[in-house]
Amino acid sequence: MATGRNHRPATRSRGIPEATVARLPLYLRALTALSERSVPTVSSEELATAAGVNSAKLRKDFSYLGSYGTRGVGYDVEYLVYQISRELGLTQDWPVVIVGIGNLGAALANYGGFASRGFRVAALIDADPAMTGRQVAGMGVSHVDDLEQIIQANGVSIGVITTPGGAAQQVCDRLVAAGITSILNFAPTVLSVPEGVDVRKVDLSIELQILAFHEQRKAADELAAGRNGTPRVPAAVERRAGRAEDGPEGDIPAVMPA
Amino acid sequence: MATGRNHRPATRSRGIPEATVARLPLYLRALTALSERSVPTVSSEELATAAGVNSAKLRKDFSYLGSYGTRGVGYDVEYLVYQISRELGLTQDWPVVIVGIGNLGAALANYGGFASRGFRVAALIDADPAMTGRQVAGMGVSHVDDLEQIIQANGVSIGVITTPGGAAQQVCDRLVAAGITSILNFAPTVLSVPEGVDVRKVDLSIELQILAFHEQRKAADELAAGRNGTPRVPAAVERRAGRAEDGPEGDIPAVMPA
DNA sequence: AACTGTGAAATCCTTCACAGCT
DNA sequence: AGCTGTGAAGGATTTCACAGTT
Repeated sequence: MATGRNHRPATRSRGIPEATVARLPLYLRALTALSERSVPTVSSEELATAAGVNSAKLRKDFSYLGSYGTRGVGYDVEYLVYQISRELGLTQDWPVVIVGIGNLGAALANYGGFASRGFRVAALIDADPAMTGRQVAGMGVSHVDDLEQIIQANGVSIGVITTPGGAAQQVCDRLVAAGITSILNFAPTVLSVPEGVDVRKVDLSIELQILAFHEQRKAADELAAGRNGTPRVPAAVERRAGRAEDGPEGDIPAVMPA
Repeated sequence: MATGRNHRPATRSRGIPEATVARLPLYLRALTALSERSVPTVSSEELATAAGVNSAKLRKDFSYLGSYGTRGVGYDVEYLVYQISRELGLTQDWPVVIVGIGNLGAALANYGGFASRGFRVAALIDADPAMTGRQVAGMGVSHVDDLEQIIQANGVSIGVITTPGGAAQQVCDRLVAAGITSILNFAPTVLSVPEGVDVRKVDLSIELQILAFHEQRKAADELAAGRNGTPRVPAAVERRAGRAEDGPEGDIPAVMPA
């Protein structure tokens, strides 16, 4: 898939690494904050700190976009805001639909930062007739029967799925059939989509489980270290350590699904 | 950092790769579904499909946990559920607090999948006195003044921040001072925390921006390909292509370093 | 003097492909 | 015969460190 070899010096190289793309929004946010404070230029070091990364990484990232900095000086804030916005496709507006107007769907509909960057909620869609027509975030909820028509009429290419897990694949299939090519999935389901459709997944429960893993490891390390190391670990670990033990190995448990 | 060389067959190697940890919850979810259907064993191929990864990756991931499969047969579903649960620390229960009971905080509080896997909402906390005492998801909202006391009393070590961006760092500092060592941050803010505290970030706006990047690239590729390629790209790209143009190269945009 | 842009090295992650067990 | 477990190869990402520019 990589474009063989890129002769052109920079300025328009195809194929920005995915890891870099995922950080561009962070840089953009930090830059926007600087812009609002009318800061004219910023060094890679300062910007990196604001974005929560290290400066070598930031410079490498920017090098994929082109040479937008000035040696000895830094980056022009407004200019960079524009370049990154353009690279991310935020100079155009992106209508999105939210399917599944439960607690989460409604919360997202109300979420302000949504509209801020070129994203516009074109419609809220739900399968429940009792929901249809109700006002959420100042907007009428449409019935899922009209899904295809809404997408076509508004030229929507991004869909957000906030249905229960059981409905997600079905909704996904309809979205894709209707022309959607990017999906943000909040349902706890692995969606299968045809080639050419992007799916990103946001899953609260997965994030918590990852945190739990590290949390547990901290407690275990603390125990193993015989509590004689640096006393930098906060109180919770200490309190928790007792419960963390579970029989380190051995007997097969009474595992319970439900 | 790698433990030199691991003699022990497996069973307890330190240092599971982060990428693997991030996938364990996916495997666990797929396994739980199999378990509910009383499927006794599963091959790496089947499980990988259900989890949305490829089988080599899955086998490699499991190899970090130990040798839990049977050659020629596959994995015992119940046994694997237990092993992964244990590895993730889900055999104990994790009280969490949610700070910031706006739309999103309330939605999370109501979210069912929360409680399912050992996570228990110990308290909902908000700074707004008007919110205090109100019932959300069958639970009283506490005032942020009591944050420290609540955390100590319940042995909470995981905090979820759903405040507006402006309040997030402040809340984070208090959580950390009170003993929290893992934070799930929904606020659009880069949190700074002392060493030993884990932060994971969930950001709707960032996810959408990443999708927009790819969406834009699809449209651009479509144009560049002179629309003679395979006609597999859905209608939205076509519709969108006109707007996606922005001056492909060449002229420097209106926005310029002052 | 300050700071960017980038090859090269180091590290991390994925995929291949097959030996080894059941 | 079927499937796991894993070295080794291949990619991708991060970090280093410094040449080059203002």
